[in-house]
Amino acid sequence: MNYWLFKTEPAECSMDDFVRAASTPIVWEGVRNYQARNFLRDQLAVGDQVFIYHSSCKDIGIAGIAQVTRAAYPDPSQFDVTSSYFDPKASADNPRWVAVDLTFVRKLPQLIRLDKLKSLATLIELPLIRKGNRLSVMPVTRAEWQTILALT
DNA sequence: GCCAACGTTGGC
DNA sequence: GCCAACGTTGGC
Repeated sequence: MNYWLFKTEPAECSMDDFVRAASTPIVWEGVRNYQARNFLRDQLAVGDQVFIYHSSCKDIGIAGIAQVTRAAYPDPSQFDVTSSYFDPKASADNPRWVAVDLTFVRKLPQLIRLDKLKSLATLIELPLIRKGNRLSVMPVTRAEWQTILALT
C-alpha cells in the first residue's frame, strides 16, 4: 500500500465534501498534468491512503484522509464539451487523462497548516514544500506519512 | 529537438 | 491581485 497527497481547491472539492459523501466515492477528475497523471495511471492502487490538501484558499494545509476505492480509468470530464476540463485532443479510444475514485476515511481534528509542514526538517523532501512545486498528485513516503500523522 | 512565448499554479 | 516558478505549445 502506498501513500499520496492530493491538492484540491476547497471551493471545488473540500474535505467537508468527503464528510458529506460518507461512503460514496468521489470521482477525482480534472488532473491535467502529465507527471501527476502518470502517478494516477501507473501507481495508484485500491487501498492506497491519500492526504487531502487544501490549496488556494484561506486555510492552507492537510485537512483529512481518503482512500483509493477505484484505480485509474478514463477521466469522463475530458470528453465533456461542457466541462472546463474538456480536452479536444482526447478520444474514447485514445484517452489522455485518467480519474480515480476516492472514499472518505477521516477528517483530521484540525488542519495541519502548510507553515507547520514547512517547519519540519524531516519533510524537506516532500514535493509539496519544495519551492515552485506544482504537482497536484504526489507520493508521500511511509516515514513522511507517519511524521505528518504524528502532528495531529 | 530547441527554445521563446504563453498559460497556469498557488502562496503571499 | 501580484508574480515567481514551472509546464506546455508550436514555429523553426
